[in-house]
Amino acid sequence: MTFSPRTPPLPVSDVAAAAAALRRRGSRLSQPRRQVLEALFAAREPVCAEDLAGGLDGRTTAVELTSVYRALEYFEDLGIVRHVHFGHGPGLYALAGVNEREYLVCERCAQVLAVDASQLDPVREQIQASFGYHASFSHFPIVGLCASCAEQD
Amino acid sequence: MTFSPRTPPLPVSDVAAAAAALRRRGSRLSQPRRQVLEALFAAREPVCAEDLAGGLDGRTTAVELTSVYRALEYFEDLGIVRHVHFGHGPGLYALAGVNEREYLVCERCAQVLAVDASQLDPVREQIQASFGYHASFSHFPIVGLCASCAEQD
DNA sequence: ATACTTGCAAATGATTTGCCAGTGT
DNA sequence: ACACTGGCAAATCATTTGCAAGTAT
Repeated sequence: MTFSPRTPPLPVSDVAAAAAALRRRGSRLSQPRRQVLEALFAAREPVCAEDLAGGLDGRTTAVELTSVYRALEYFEDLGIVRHVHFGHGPGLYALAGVNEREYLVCERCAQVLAVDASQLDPVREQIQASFGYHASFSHFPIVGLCASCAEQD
Repeated sequence: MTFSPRTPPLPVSDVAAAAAALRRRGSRLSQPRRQVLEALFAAREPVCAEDLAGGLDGRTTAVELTSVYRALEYFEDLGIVRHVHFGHGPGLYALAGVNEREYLVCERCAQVLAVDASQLDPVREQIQASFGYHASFSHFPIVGLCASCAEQD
């Protein structure tokens, strides 16, 4: 109940590939879904549902918030989208990449460091060895103090 | 904005010690605050505000939810309480311990493994070395698959 | 006495749901 | 045509806020 059973990633390279994935499932690429996908492809970092509804670029609330949430939920089911929580506040959505990103956020300055998942493999191994857990930092980031905030302890 | 500037821990051993900490700050140990503290001392794991309002043991909604939240916020400011998020759903509160606990939760079976912070020091060192971050897993846990869930990959 | 606190109601923010009308294929 | 979707309003869940009344010290 705490987490949705995380679907294996199904990375898509563009809207067309996403459309194909939908059709394989017997779904349709509606206008709202297309706009959400386009906004996600345009985003260079995780974005919240509201921003996706706003079109990312302007005040054109092109799509109903509800539809954005429904689209995102469906995309997460498919495995083409993931969401993270950088702190309190809305969830942030991003395409599931071939090389998935994982995050470290500073609890003082809120700076976010996005790294390729592979860069955290040593950390994962350490955790695996100690606790038998296979850790992922794509839903909840690693929280702490960044180097410069730590300096000012 | 994502996090409240985390106050240094101020562990208290019992309600009396907490009361003293409050008075030092010019505050009062009111009935609601006392009940929240007692519930926290009685809890053996992090609990949500609603459970604290319910008295943990019964249906006696002894304290208003609002007051519970206000008490918790104040206690977190003092440093005698912390809260964690094990997933979606309400935040879970616990006393700040001398030996603080940090958490690993399985995204499949939702099992929570609580460990002494020191047990995660090797992991912290790894992160420190790679990214210069001083990580803490007391606000967001380490999420992943526990050993038995990982077996059934 | 006088701040500090609570209670209760209402507001907020994020997300979900119901239901009927709209639309891809 | 027909099942899959969207729009809109209302519901829900967690948490916060306003303000008048209550109470520790």
